[in-house]
Amino acid sequence: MVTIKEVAFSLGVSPTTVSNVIHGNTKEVSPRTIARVREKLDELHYIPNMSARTLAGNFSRIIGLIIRYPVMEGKNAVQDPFNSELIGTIEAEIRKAGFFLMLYASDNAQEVLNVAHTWNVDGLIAFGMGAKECQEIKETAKMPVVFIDCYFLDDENAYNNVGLKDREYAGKITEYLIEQGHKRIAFLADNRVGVDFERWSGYCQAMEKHNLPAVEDSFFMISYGDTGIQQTYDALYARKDEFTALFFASDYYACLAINYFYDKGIRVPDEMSVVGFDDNIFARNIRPKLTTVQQNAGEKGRIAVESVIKMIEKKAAFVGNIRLDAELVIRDSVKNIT
Amino acid sequence: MVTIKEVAFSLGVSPTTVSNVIHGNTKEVSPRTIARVREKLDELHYIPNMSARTLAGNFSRIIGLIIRYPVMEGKNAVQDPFNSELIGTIEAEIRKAGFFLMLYASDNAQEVLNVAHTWNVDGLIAFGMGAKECQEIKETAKMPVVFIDCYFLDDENAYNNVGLKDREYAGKITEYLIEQGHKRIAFLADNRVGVDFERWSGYCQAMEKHNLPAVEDSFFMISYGDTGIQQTYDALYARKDEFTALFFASDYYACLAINYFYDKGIRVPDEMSVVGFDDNIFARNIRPKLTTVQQNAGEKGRIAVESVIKMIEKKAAFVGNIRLDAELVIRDSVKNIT
DNA sequence: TTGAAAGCGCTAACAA
DNA sequence: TTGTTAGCGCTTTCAA
Repeated sequence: MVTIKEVAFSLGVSPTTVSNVIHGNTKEVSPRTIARVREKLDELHYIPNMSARTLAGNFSRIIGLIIRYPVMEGKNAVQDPFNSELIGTIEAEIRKAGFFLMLYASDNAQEVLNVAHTWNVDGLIAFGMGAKECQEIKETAKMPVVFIDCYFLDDENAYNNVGLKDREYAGKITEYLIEQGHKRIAFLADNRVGVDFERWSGYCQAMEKHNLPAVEDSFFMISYGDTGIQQTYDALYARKDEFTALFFASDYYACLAINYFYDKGIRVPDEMSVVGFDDNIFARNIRPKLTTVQQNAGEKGRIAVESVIKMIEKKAAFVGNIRLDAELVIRDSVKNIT
Repeated sequence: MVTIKEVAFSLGVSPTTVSNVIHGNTKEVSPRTIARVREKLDELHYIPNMSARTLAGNFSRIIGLIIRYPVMEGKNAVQDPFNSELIGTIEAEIRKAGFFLMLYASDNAQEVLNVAHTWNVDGLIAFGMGAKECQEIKETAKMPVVFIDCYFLDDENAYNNVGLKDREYAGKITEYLIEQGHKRIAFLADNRVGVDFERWSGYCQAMEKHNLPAVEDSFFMISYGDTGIQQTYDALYARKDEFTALFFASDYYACLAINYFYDKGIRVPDEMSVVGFDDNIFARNIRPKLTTVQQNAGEKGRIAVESVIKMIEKKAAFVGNIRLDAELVIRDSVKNIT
């Protein structure tokens, strides 16, 4: 690889001059020199050495994307349709802005921070973290951090975060179900913290508002893994007569359930109404098409990237907690039973 | 961030000694010193500076994953279910092996190589590349490269590649269709090079073997984008009576087609049989479940990572062209019409 | 308008 | 067994 020194030498100028024209600090360089240097740079096919730059300049132009994901055989952090859409846009946005993406999945906040520091990462986007990890990361990271879809233990406005009005829209889709005549609605999620907790809360509020029982008993915790899911659905199936509608905290589970019922000979929405949340690629591609809350994963990614870069470039010290709006999309998986 | 020098100073030893114990070159260090250094390292929370290491040692422990993907509004390289499974396992394997992943999507071989060189990337995994780009990359990259799912212009054994016996298994699933009594089978793909060309070739060979016409006319080129797909399917629909079965070069398109036919009131498999290729997450989750060729994206990723690392660590100079076997999975999307 | 020189943190050859 | 030193490629301050 050709170095600045070599370029300088072959031109009979100093490395400083070459470095200056590379960086456009050309106020103090004669037009002629600029042209000669530029030409040589091109001719010799100069490619900067980022390690040297990082070492000297104390910035790396790397943005770390860290993903918390439970370790499961045969499953990975990228596979989930929502995650992959997010990662894809983040990659694209980072690249377009002239930064580099380092991707790291882990369930250990400390490990992630070590990676970030060892590479002198300019900024961090953190996704899927629990409240405690967020706190740890915020307190120890030596670079700007933007969280995606996180909820926090302490003051949420102390964090840079881009999320969704989960509670509000979970309430809205629940109310939609109620308007369609449903009174006995089960809620299903694979955990009870963060985003899922908010969605559950939204569901409860909507139920209570209409004097319907949002009893503990209507919460189904979906177990992990293929067999876990199966077992949960079996349990649900056994109690199917108690409900006329099911609200899944994510489309993925909603679609699996539609298939499960299909296999059992139960028709959605005729015999059971189903709604999801996210509007991922499954929701649009299943039959019946899924009624759900549409959120724009791409937009979340875009805003997150924009935010870290704003902070990296010191155009903002802090961006705060951004909660996006969503949209109810009515499709074919709910029956009006009024 | 604390440096080796600081650790050394606070202990009254030299940086060399500290560096040596960090790297386990402890043959020439007294046990007592080792212990003291280790303790201090821990106490001060020493984190190595990778830029400095890279600069001094000329290796980075970064593995670049480069993905070729056509630039489309609202679509990205990670979103595709096959890609995301692949990326997910690659990330996990790289991390487990103690390397770092830099992800870069682009449709420009030169750009990708610049990124790789600028970061002194130790090795490269390239995915979705065309034959010409592969050649360019192989010839200019200064580090080991492993391709995934590529086909080449020149001697394929000159490349490190991990792929599938596409032609063979496309032949097998075509023969399966023929055994089920199908004689008029359309083939659909979104391009006609690389993997898709091989699958088309396999289809043609199987047809010819059974004295059936594999006419040019039965090849449908699926146009890009949502409207492109729609148009192609409309064209297919107009000619639906010419065929009893459809062979899609990828599950994604097969599943979209099943839905398309569903919306048109045409039942799969009763009125039209459909098969795909890949066995991605859609194939398992659509109803009727899709008959397809199962390939293991995760395994491809694992082998690719293992291969680059083998070359990086000089345990092999070359791994060659590995073509994996696949498996026919018979599900519910084909009707026996014999 | 241009250049010399120090220093970023680390490794490795060599000396003590 | 331990330490000194040069150098990796680049940026930046300061001097010319």
